[in-house]
Amino acid sequence: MISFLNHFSYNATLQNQLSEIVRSKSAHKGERLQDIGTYNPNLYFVKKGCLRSYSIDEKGREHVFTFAPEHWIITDIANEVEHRPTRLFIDAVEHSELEIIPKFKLQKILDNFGENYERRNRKLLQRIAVLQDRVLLLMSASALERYEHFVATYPNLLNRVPQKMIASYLGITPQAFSTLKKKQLQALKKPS
Amino acid sequence: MISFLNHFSYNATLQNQLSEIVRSKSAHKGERLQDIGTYNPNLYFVKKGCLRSYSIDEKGREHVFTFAPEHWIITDIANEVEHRPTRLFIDAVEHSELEIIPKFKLQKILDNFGENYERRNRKLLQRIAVLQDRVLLLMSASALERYEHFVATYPNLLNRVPQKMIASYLGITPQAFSTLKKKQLQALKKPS
DNA sequence: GACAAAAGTTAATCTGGATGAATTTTTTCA
DNA sequence: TGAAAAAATTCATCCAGATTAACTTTTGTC
Repeated sequence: MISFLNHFSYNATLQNQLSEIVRSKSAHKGERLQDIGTYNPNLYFVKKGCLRSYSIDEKGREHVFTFAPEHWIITDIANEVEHRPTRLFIDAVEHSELEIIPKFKLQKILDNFGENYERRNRKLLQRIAVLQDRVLLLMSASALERYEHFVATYPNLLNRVPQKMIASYLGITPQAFSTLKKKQLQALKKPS
Repeated sequence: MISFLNHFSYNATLQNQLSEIVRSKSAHKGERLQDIGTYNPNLYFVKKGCLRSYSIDEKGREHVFTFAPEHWIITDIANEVEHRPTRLFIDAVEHSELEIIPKFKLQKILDNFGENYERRNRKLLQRIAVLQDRVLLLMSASALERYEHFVATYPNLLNRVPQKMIASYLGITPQAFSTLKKKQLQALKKPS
Protein backbone atom coordinates (compact mmCIF):
# COMPACT_ATOMS: atom_id res chain seq x y z
CA MET A 1 0.00 0.00 0.00
CA ILE A 2 1.28 3.44 -0.89
CA SER A 3 2.75 5.28 2.06
CA PHE A 4 3.56 8.89 2.80
CA LEU A 5 7.18 7.87 2.37
CA ASN A 6 6.62 7.31 -1.35
CA HIS A 7 6.27 11.04 -1.75
CA PHE A 8 9.99 11.43 -1.26
CA SER A 9 13.04 10.51 -3.25
CA TYR A 10 14.59 7.17 -2.44
CA ASN A 11 17.46 7.97 -0.18
CA ALA A 12 18.12 5.38 2.51
CA THR A 13 18.93 7.88 5.24
CA LEU A 14 16.01 10.14 4.47
CA GLN A 15 13.57 7.26 4.26
CA ASN A 16 14.88 5.90 7.49
CA GLN A 17 14.48 9.14 9.37
CA LEU A 18 11.03 9.69 7.96
CA SER A 19 9.86 6.22 8.83
CA GLU A 20 10.71 6.94 12.43
CA ILE A 21 8.27 9.81 12.74
CA VAL A 22 5.39 8.33 10.74
CA ARG A 23 2.76 6.70 12.92
CA SER A 24 0.04 4.48 11.49
CA LYS A 25 -3.55 4.68 12.62
CA SER A 26 -6.88 3.40 11.48
CA ALA A 27 -9.84 5.66 11.96
CA HIS A 28 -13.40 4.38 12.10
CA LYS A 29 -16.11 6.11 10.14
CA GLY A 30 -17.01 9.37 11.77
CA GLU A 31 -13.95 9.47 13.99
CA ARG A 32 -12.81 13.00 14.63
CA LEU A 33 -9.14 13.75 14.17
CA GLN A 34 -9.05 17.49 14.60
CA ASP A 35 -11.11 19.93 16.60
CA ILE A 36 -11.47 23.63 16.01
CA GLY A 37 -9.87 26.13 18.33
CA THR A 38 -6.75 24.06 18.89
CA TYR A 39 -3.36 23.75 17.32
CA ASN A 40 -2.89 20.47 15.48
CA PRO A 41 0.76 19.62 14.93
CA ASN A 42 -0.01 16.74 12.58
CA LEU A 43 -0.79 16.16 8.98
CA TYR A 44 -2.62 13.10 7.76
CA PHE A 45 -1.76 10.95 4.79
CA VAL A 46 -4.66 8.79 3.65
CA LYS A 47 -3.55 5.30 2.69
CA LYS A 48 -7.11 4.04 2.35
CA GLY A 49 -10.52 5.56 2.91
CA CYS A 50 -11.40 9.24 2.97
CA LEU A 51 -11.17 12.17 5.33
CA ARG A 52 -12.75 15.60 5.11
CA SER A 53 -12.19 18.99 6.68
CA TYR A 54 -15.14 21.23 7.42
CA SER A 55 -16.38 24.14 9.46
CA ILE A 56 -19.63 24.60 11.33
CA ASP A 57 -21.16 28.06 11.16
CA GLU A 58 -23.13 29.88 13.84
CA LYS A 59 -26.38 28.44 12.49
CA GLY A 60 -25.03 24.93 12.94
CA ARG A 61 -24.57 24.25 9.24
CA GLU A 62 -21.59 22.21 8.10
CA HIS A 63 -19.42 23.40 5.22
CA VAL A 64 -17.04 20.87 3.74
CA PHE A 65 -13.79 22.54 2.85
CA THR A 66 -11.86 19.59 1.38
CA PHE A 67 -12.08 15.87 0.90
CA ALA A 68 -8.98 13.70 1.08
CA PRO A 69 -9.35 10.29 -0.55
CA GLU A 70 -6.53 7.77 -1.07
CA HIS A 71 -3.03 9.27 -1.33
CA TRP A 72 -4.10 12.73 -0.40
CA ILE A 73 -2.68 14.69 2.46
CA ILE A 74 -5.01 16.66 4.66
CA THR A 75 -4.11 19.32 7.18
CA ASP A 76 -5.23 22.80 8.14
CA ILE A 77 -2.36 24.76 6.61
CA ALA A 78 -3.79 28.07 7.78
CA ASN A 79 -3.32 26.77 11.30
CA GLU A 80 0.42 27.19 10.81
CA VAL A 81 0.05 30.94 10.77
CA GLU A 82 1.30 32.10 14.15
CA HIS A 83 -1.27 32.02 16.92
CA ARG A 84 -4.06 31.06 14.59
CA PRO A 85 -6.13 28.23 16.05
CA THR A 86 -7.75 25.71 13.74
CA ARG A 87 -11.03 26.69 12.14
CA LEU A 88 -11.62 23.29 10.62
CA PHE A 89 -12.73 19.95 11.93
CA ILE A 90 -11.24 16.88 10.34
CA ASP A 91 -12.95 13.51 10.49
CA ALA A 92 -13.16 10.21 8.66
CA VAL A 93 -15.89 9.88 6.05
CA GLU A 94 -15.25 6.14 5.76
CA HIS A 95 -13.20 3.71 7.76
CA SER A 96 -9.69 4.84 6.86
CA GLU A 97 -6.08 3.76 7.14
CA LEU A 98 -3.90 6.73 7.91
CA GLU A 99 -0.40 7.85 8.53
CA ILE A 100 0.09 10.63 11.02
CA ILE A 101 3.10 12.86 10.53
CA PRO A 102 4.18 15.53 13.02
CA LYS A 103 4.77 18.56 10.83
CA PHE A 104 7.51 20.03 12.94
CA LYS A 105 9.61 16.89 12.95
CA LEU A 106 9.03 16.48 9.24
CA GLN A 107 10.25 20.01 8.61
CA LYS A 108 13.32 19.34 10.67
CA ILE A 109 14.25 16.20 8.80
CA LEU A 110 13.70 17.78 5.42
CA ASP A 111 15.85 20.71 6.47
CA ASN A 112 18.83 18.42 6.11
CA PHE A 113 17.92 17.35 2.61
CA GLY A 114 18.25 20.39 0.40
CA GLU A 115 15.03 20.33 -1.55
CA ASN A 116 13.10 21.30 1.53
CA TYR A 117 12.28 24.97 1.16
CA GLU A 118 11.83 25.04 -2.53
CA ARG A 119 9.58 22.02 -2.37
CA ARG A 120 7.61 23.52 0.48
CA ASN A 121 7.25 26.75 -1.44
CA ARG A 122 5.95 25.03 -4.53
CA LYS A 123 3.42 23.12 -2.47
CA LEU A 124 2.13 26.27 -0.85
CA LEU A 125 1.83 28.01 -4.20
CA GLN A 126 -0.14 25.10 -5.60
CA ARG A 127 -2.44 25.28 -2.63
CA ILE A 128 -2.95 28.99 -3.24
CA ALA A 129 -3.78 28.35 -6.88
CA VAL A 130 -6.41 25.80 -5.87
CA LEU A 131 -7.94 28.15 -3.34
CA GLN A 132 -7.96 31.03 -5.78
CA ASP A 133 -9.82 28.90 -8.29
CA ARG A 134 -12.27 27.85 -5.63
CA VAL A 135 -13.01 31.45 -4.69
CA LEU A 136 -13.57 32.44 -8.31
CA LEU A 137 -15.73 29.36 -8.83
CA LEU A 138 -17.88 30.17 -5.82
CA MET A 139 -18.31 33.71 -7.09
CA SER A 140 -19.11 32.96 -10.70
CA ALA A 141 -20.47 29.45 -11.13
CA SER A 142 -23.90 27.89 -10.64
CA ALA A 143 -24.41 24.86 -8.42
CA LEU A 144 -24.32 22.64 -11.50
CA GLU A 145 -21.00 24.05 -12.66
CA ARG A 146 -19.58 23.63 -9.18
CA TYR A 147 -20.80 20.05 -9.22
CA GLU A 148 -18.96 19.39 -12.47
CA HIS A 149 -15.84 20.86 -10.95
CA PHE A 150 -16.26 18.59 -7.94
CA VAL A 151 -16.52 15.53 -10.18
CA ALA A 152 -13.38 16.58 -12.03
CA THR A 153 -11.49 17.16 -8.80
CA TYR A 154 -12.59 13.96 -7.08
CA PRO A 155 -13.42 11.48 -9.86
CA ASN A 156 -13.96 8.54 -7.53
CA LEU A 157 -15.81 10.19 -4.72
CA LEU A 158 -19.26 10.68 -6.17
CA ASN A 159 -20.65 7.33 -5.07
CA ARG A 160 -18.53 6.98 -2.00
CA VAL A 161 -19.33 9.92 0.20
CA PRO A 162 -22.81 10.75 1.47
CA GLN A 163 -24.63 13.14 -0.84
CA LYS A 164 -25.27 15.56 1.96
CA MET A 165 -21.52 16.04 2.25
CA ILE A 166 -21.15 16.68 -1.45
CA ALA A 167 -23.99 19.18 -1.18
CA SER A 168 -22.18 20.78 1.73
CA TYR A 169 -18.98 21.00 -0.33
CA LEU A 170 -20.89 22.64 -3.16
CA GLY A 171 -22.57 25.08 -0.82
CA ILE A 172 -26.14 23.88 -1.37
CA THR A 173 -28.66 21.86 0.64
CA PRO A 174 -29.01 18.08 0.29
CA GLN A 175 -32.49 18.62 -1.19
CA ALA A 176 -31.19 20.99 -3.82
CA PHE A 177 -28.44 18.51 -4.64
CA SER A 178 -30.95 15.71 -5.03
CA THR A 179 -33.02 17.65 -7.56
CA LEU A 180 -29.91 18.89 -9.35
CA LYS A 181 -28.79 15.29 -9.84
CA LYS A 182 -32.20 14.26 -11.15
CA LYS A 183 -32.33 17.13 -13.62
CA GLN A 184 -28.84 16.32 -14.82
CA LEU A 185 -29.76 12.68 -15.44
CA GLN A 186 -32.84 13.72 -17.41
CA ALA A 187 -30.70 16.04 -19.49
CA LEU A 188 -28.37 13.15 -20.32
CA LYS A 189 -31.23 10.89 -21.46
CA LYS A 190 -32.65 13.63 -23.65
CA PRO A 191 -29.65 14.97 -25.57
CA SER A 192 -29.97 17.74 -28.13
CA MET B 1 5.82 58.51 0.99
CA ILE B 2 6.08 54.90 2.13
CA SER B 3 7.97 52.71 -0.30
CA PHE B 4 8.21 49.00 -0.87
CA LEU B 5 11.68 49.28 0.63
CA ASN B 6 10.18 50.06 4.03
CA HIS B 7 8.99 46.46 4.21
CA PHE B 8 12.54 45.34 4.82
CA SER B 9 14.99 45.70 7.65
CA TYR B 10 17.33 48.62 7.42
CA ASN B 11 20.54 47.21 6.08
CA ALA B 12 22.45 49.52 3.78
CA THR B 13 23.52 46.83 1.35
CA LEU B 14 20.10 45.24 1.18
CA GLN B 15 18.33 48.55 0.74
CA ASN B 16 20.77 49.52 -1.93
CA GLN B 17 20.32 46.37 -3.93
CA LEU B 18 16.56 46.57 -3.61
CA SER B 19 16.40 50.17 -4.69
CA GLU B 20 18.14 49.17 -7.90
CA ILE B 21 15.37 46.85 -9.00
CA VAL B 22 12.39 48.94 -7.91
CA ARG B 23 10.88 50.97 -10.71
CA SER B 24 8.35 53.73 -10.10
CA LYS B 25 5.32 54.22 -12.25
CA SER B 26 2.11 56.16 -12.09
CA ALA B 27 -0.98 54.51 -13.49
CA HIS B 28 -4.00 56.46 -14.64
CA LYS B 29 -7.45 55.37 -13.61
CA GLY B 30 -8.46 52.30 -15.53
CA GLU B 31 -4.96 51.53 -16.74
CA ARG B 32 -4.41 47.83 -17.12
CA LEU B 33 -1.26 46.39 -15.61
CA GLN B 34 -1.79 42.70 -16.09
CA ASP B 35 -3.62 40.64 -18.67
CA ILE B 36 -4.86 37.11 -18.33
CA GLY B 37 -3.18 34.26 -20.14
CA THR B 38 0.29 35.66 -19.71
CA TYR B 39 3.07 35.36 -17.20
CA ASN B 40 3.63 38.52 -15.21
CA PRO B 41 7.06 38.65 -13.59
CA ASN B 42 6.21 41.71 -11.49
CA LEU B 43 4.53 42.54 -8.25
CA TYR B 44 3.06 45.95 -7.55
CA PHE B 45 3.42 47.97 -4.42
CA VAL B 46 0.79 50.70 -4.10
CA LYS B 47 2.24 53.93 -2.78
CA LYS B 48 -0.93 55.87 -3.47
CA GLY B 49 -4.25 55.02 -5.05
CA CYS B 50 -5.80 51.60 -5.45
CA LEU B 51 -5.45 48.60 -7.72
CA ARG B 52 -7.68 45.57 -8.08
CA SER B 53 -7.36 42.08 -9.51
CA TYR B 54 -10.34 40.44 -11.15
CA SER B 55 -11.47 37.76 -13.54
CA ILE B 56 -14.05 37.89 -16.30
CA ASP B 57 -16.21 34.81 -16.68
CA GLU B 58 -17.61 33.32 -19.86
CA LYS B 59 -20.76 35.40 -19.48
CA GLY B 60 -18.67 38.56 -19.43
CA ARG B 61 -19.22 39.27 -15.74
CA GLU B 62 -16.36 40.73 -13.73
CA HIS B 63 -15.41 39.22 -10.37
CA VAL B 64 -13.12 41.28 -8.19
CA PHE B 65 -10.68 39.03 -6.42
CA THR B 66 -8.74 41.59 -4.37
CA PHE B 67 -8.34 45.29 -3.86
CA ALA B 68 -4.97 46.81 -3.05
CA PRO B 69 -5.14 50.29 -1.54
CA GLU B 70 -2.14 52.20 -0.14
CA HIS B 71 0.75 50.07 1.11
CA TRP B 72 -0.66 46.83 -0.19
CA ILE B 73 1.14 44.55 -2.55
CA ILE B 74 -0.78 43.01 -5.39
CA THR B 75 0.29 40.15 -7.62
CA ASP B 76 -1.18 36.94 -8.96
CA ILE B 77 0.66 34.51 -6.71
CA ALA B 78 -0.99 31.51 -8.34
CA ASN B 79 0.76 32.57 -11.51
CA GLU B 80 4.02 31.45 -9.96
CA VAL B 81 2.93 27.84 -10.15
CA GLU B 82 4.86 26.35 -13.03
CA HIS B 83 3.27 26.83 -16.44
CA ARG B 84 0.18 28.42 -15.00
CA PRO B 85 -0.77 31.54 -16.93
CA THR B 86 -2.47 34.40 -15.13
CA ARG B 87 -6.20 34.14 -14.60
CA LEU B 88 -6.52 37.64 -13.22
CA PHE B 89 -6.51 41.07 -14.70
CA ILE B 90 -4.99 43.85 -12.67
CA ASP B 91 -5.87 47.48 -13.20
CA ALA B 92 -5.96 50.81 -11.44
CA VAL B 93 -9.21 51.76 -9.73
CA GLU B 94 -7.96 55.30 -9.18
CA HIS B 95 -4.97 57.21 -10.41
CA SER B 96 -2.16 55.45 -8.55
CA GLU B 97 1.49 55.79 -7.73
CA LEU B 98 3.17 52.41 -7.91
CA GLU B 99 6.41 50.61 -7.48
CA ILE B 100 7.05 47.71 -9.79
CA ILE B 101 9.27 44.95 -8.51
CA PRO B 102 10.48 42.05 -10.64
CA LYS B 103 9.78 39.03 -8.44
CA PHE B 104 12.67 36.99 -9.70
CA LYS B 105 15.26 39.63 -9.00
CA LEU B 106 13.72 40.28 -5.61
CA GLN B 107 13.96 36.60 -4.75
CA LYS B 108 17.59 36.57 -5.82
CA ILE B 109 18.53 39.52 -3.65
CA LEU B 110 16.70 38.21 -0.62
CA ASP B 111 18.43 34.88 -1.09
CA ASN B 112 21.57 36.53 0.20
CA PHE B 113 19.89 37.86 3.31
CA GLY B 114 18.96 34.88 5.43
CA GLU B 115 15.39 35.63 6.39
CA ASN B 116 14.30 35.00 2.83
CA TYR B 117 12.69 31.58 2.84
CA GLU B 118 11.16 31.71 6.22
CA ARG B 119 9.72 35.11 5.49
CA ARG B 120 8.42 33.94 2.15
CA ASN B 121 6.88 30.90 3.77
CA ARG B 122 5.10 32.94 6.41
CA LYS B 123 3.71 35.25 3.74
CA LEU B 124 2.36 32.36 1.72
CA LEU B 125 0.76 30.82 4.78
CA GLN B 126 -0.94 34.11 5.63
CA ARG B 127 -2.24 34.30 2.11
CA ILE B 128 -3.63 30.78 2.42
CA ALA B 129 -5.35 31.67 5.67
CA VAL B 130 -7.01 34.66 4.02
CA LEU B 131 -8.16 32.59 1.06
CA GLN B 132 -9.47 29.83 3.29
CA ASP B 133 -11.53 32.36 5.22
CA ARG B 134 -12.83 33.81 1.98
CA VAL B 135 -13.96 30.38 0.76
CA LEU B 136 -15.74 29.63 4.02
CA LEU B 137 -17.30 33.09 3.97
CA LEU B 138 -18.57 32.64 0.44
CA MET B 139 -20.06 29.28 1.41
CA SER B 140 -21.72 30.27 4.65
CA ALA B 141 -22.42 33.98 4.75
CA SER B 142 -25.17 36.17 3.30
CA ALA B 143 -24.39 39.18 1.13
CA LEU B 144 -24.78 41.44 4.16
CA GLU B 145 -22.30 39.44 6.21
CA ARG B 146 -19.86 39.47 3.33
CA TYR B 147 -20.31 43.22 3.10
CA GLU B 148 -19.43 43.61 6.76
CA HIS B 149 -16.35 41.52 6.19
CA PHE B 150 -15.40 43.72 3.25
CA VAL B 151 -15.69 46.84 5.41
CA ALA B 152 -13.52 45.25 8.07
CA THR B 153 -10.90 44.22 5.51
CA TYR B 154 -10.80 47.52 3.64
CA PRO B 155 -11.90 50.19 6.14
CA ASN B 156 -11.14 53.12 3.83
CA LEU B 157 -12.38 51.79 0.56
CA LEU B 158 -16.14 52.01 0.91
CA ASN B 159 -16.44 55.53 -0.45
CA ARG B 160 -13.49 55.37 -2.75
CA VAL B 161 -14.15 52.57 -5.18
CA PRO B 162 -17.22 52.39 -7.44
CA GLN B 163 -20.05 50.47 -5.84
CA LYS B 164 -20.29 48.16 -8.76
CA MET B 165 -16.79 46.93 -7.94
CA ILE B 166 -17.66 46.34 -4.32
CA ALA B 167 -20.73 44.44 -5.48
CA SER B 168 -18.52 42.43 -7.76
CA TYR B 169 -16.17 41.67 -4.87
CA LEU B 170 -19.12 40.51 -2.77
CA GLY B 171 -20.46 38.36 -5.57
CA ILE B 172 -23.72 40.25 -6.09
CA THR B 173 -25.06 42.68 -8.71
CA PRO B 174 -24.77 46.46 -8.39
CA GLN B 175 -28.56 46.63 -8.04
CA ALA B 176 -28.59 44.14 -5.18
CA PHE B 177 -25.80 46.06 -3.51
CA SER B 178 -27.72 49.29 -3.81
CA THR B 179 -30.78 47.86 -2.07
CA LEU B 180 -28.66 46.14 0.54
CA LYS B 181 -27.07 49.46 1.46
CA LYS B 182 -30.43 51.16 1.73
CA LYS B 183 -31.83 48.44 3.96
CA GLN B 184 -28.78 48.61 6.14
CA LEU B 185 -29.11 52.36 6.58
CA GLN B 186 -32.76 52.03 7.52
CA ALA B 187 -31.84 49.37 10.06
CA LEU B 188 -29.34 51.77 11.62
CA LYS B 189 -31.87 54.59 11.95
CA LYS B 190 -34.41 52.28 13.55
CA PRO B 191 -32.44 50.43 16.25
CA SER B 192 -34.07 47.86 18.53
C1' DG C 1 -33.12 -10.50 10.36
C1' DA C 2 -35.54 -6.64 12.75
C1' DC C 3 -35.94 -2.20 13.77
C1' DA C 4 -34.09 2.28 14.72
C1' DA C 5 -31.46 5.90 12.78
C1' DA C 6 -29.55 8.13 9.01
C1' DA C 7 -29.69 9.36 4.26
C1' DG C 8 -32.09 10.42 0.25
C1' DT C 9 -36.28 11.83 -2.40
C1' DT C 10 -40.22 14.57 -3.55
C1' DA C 11 -43.19 18.35 -3.40
C1' DA C 12 -45.15 22.95 -1.79
C1' DT C 13 -43.92 27.29 -0.49
C1' DC C 14 -40.79 31.08 0.32
C1' DT C 15 -36.92 34.27 -0.42
C1' DG C 16 -32.44 36.47 -1.59
C1' DG C 17 -30.68 38.06 -5.14
C1' DA C 18 -30.73 38.13 -10.58
C1' DT C 19 -32.50 40.31 -14.64
C1' DG C 20 -34.31 43.94 -17.43
C1' DA C 21 -35.68 48.43 -17.95
C1' DA C 22 -36.49 53.17 -16.87
C1' DT C 23 -34.82 57.24 -14.22
C1' DT C 24 -31.66 60.06 -11.67
C1' DT C 25 -27.13 61.37 -10.23
C1' DT C 26 -22.32 61.80 -10.84
C1' DT C 27 -18.27 61.93 -13.51
C1' DT C 28 -15.60 62.89 -17.44
C1' DC C 29 -13.57 65.55 -20.71
C1' DA C 30 -13.91 68.24 -25.04
C1' DT D 1 -19.39 74.63 -18.51
C1' DG D 2 -22.26 71.65 -21.00
C1' DA D 3 -23.03 67.34 -23.38
C1' DA D 4 -22.21 62.49 -23.20
C1' DA D 5 -20.96 58.58 -20.65
C1' DA D 6 -20.78 56.07 -16.56
C1' DA D 7 -22.57 55.00 -12.11
C1' DA D 8 -26.22 54.50 -9.00
C1' DT D 9 -31.10 54.00 -7.80
C1' DT D 10 -35.68 52.18 -8.11
C1' DC D 11 -39.09 49.04 -9.46
C1' DA D 12 -41.35 44.88 -11.59
C1' DT D 13 -40.63 40.35 -12.58
C1' DC D 14 -38.24 36.03 -12.39
C1' DC D 15 -35.55 32.08 -10.73
C1' DA D 16 -32.13 29.20 -8.19
C1' DG D 17 -31.89 27.39 -4.30
C1' DA D 18 -33.65 27.52 0.87
C1' DT D 19 -37.02 25.84 4.00
C1' DT D 20 -40.40 22.81 5.80
C1' DA D 21 -42.41 18.67 5.90
C1' DA D 22 -43.89 14.05 4.67
C1' DC D 23 -42.33 9.86 2.73
C1' DT D 24 -39.06 6.13 1.10
C1' DT D 25 -34.75 3.83 1.00
C1' DT D 26 -30.46 2.53 2.93
C1' DT D 27 -27.46 1.64 6.73
C1' DG D 28 -26.07 0.27 10.87
C1' DT D 29 -26.46 -2.42 15.09
C1' DC D 30 -28.12 -5.58 18.65
